[in-house]
Amino acid sequence: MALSHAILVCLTERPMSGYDLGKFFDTSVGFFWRATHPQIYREMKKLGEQGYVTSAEEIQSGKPNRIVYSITDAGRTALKEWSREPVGPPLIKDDLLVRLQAIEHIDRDALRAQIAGRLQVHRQQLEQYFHIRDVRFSDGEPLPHDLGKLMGLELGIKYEKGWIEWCEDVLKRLG
Amino acid sequence: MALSHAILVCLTERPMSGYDLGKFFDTSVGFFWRATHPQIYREMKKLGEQGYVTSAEEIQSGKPNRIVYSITDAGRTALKEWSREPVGPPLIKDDLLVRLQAIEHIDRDALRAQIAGRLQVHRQQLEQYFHIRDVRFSDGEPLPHDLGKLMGLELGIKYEKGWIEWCEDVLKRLG
DNA sequence: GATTTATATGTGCATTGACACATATATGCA
DNA sequence: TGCATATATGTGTCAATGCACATATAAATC
Repeated sequence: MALSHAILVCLTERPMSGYDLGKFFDTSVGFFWRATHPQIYREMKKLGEQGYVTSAEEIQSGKPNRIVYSITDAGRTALKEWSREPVGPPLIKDDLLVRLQAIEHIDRDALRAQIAGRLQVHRQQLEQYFHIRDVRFSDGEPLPHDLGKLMGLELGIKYEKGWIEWCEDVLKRLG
Repeated sequence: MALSHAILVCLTERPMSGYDLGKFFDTSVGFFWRATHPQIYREMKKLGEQGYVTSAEEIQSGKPNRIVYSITDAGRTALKEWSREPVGPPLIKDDLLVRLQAIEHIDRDALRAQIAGRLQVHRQQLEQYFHIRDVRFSDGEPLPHDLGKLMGLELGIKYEKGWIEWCEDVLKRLG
């Protein structure tokens, strides 16, 4: 029941089609909740049936018509109710750290390469966060409705920096 | 296909029953890969069928018999092969950060309470990491087969510290 | 004496998620 | 000319996951 809420969260920003949402996810809530496009389309259909979103078809020529979804008052109410429910601990799944636990039984060269790859991923992610911060939050105090996004961004930056430090350190130690 | 590997990783440490594994998970790979006990029992059965583990029943009186699983050579080979496959990016799922993106549409008091709760969780987790570090790695250089565990632990400590700082800062800003 | 916690293994079912496949067209690139 | 990429929405299917339930007993706590 949490993907539906992540979608509602996105729709508080502006009305979006499934395609829009798929891309929007990758630059916002997607950092904290992943979803593939079939999942998104199916979920939006359900949200429509529940009355949490309304849909409007935009006629296009050539391309398939866009179906643009907007959050309803019922959707906003559902969001607020959800926000009062207790949150779970953050769920992490990471192959690399699992492999590290059996370091004597795995391929050492492959591990080094994987950590180096991961280092790149985190550097790129940090770049992206910096970019978002510069475009959206460079001018003084953030607007109230952007405060949460800024705080999430700050956590993301902290997280990526931690990873980068760790990868660099570990690569040195693995020789 | 990754839970099976996480289990094999645990079994490189020592032979374990499903029950043991469930608890062992909570203090090792479980930080990076969660599993419930029905999941573990089912997966171990599969691993047995694939020949990656062997099982031996320990007769007990009163309690149900323990079925202790040991990794086989085929299992160790499978682990090594898996370790050469590319790793995915770490997968994170976190309600709290999703909610934060729609800060103007959620219950502010509930959010504060949730962040305060999260702060406690991370403080406890950090305590637990410190405890493990003290018991397992206090005496000088770690053994080669423990190096990976130590490095994982260091990342965990960095991660928890980051969260704690962030929660404290955010709570101040939310008033 | 009653309840909770720990030990120990599972089944059954519903939800979630991942991935391949399916369709249709415009644009840019080699 | 052909191929990849972007736009745009879906279906079909299987694997993974989570949660409730089921069983059985001993030890510790109230």
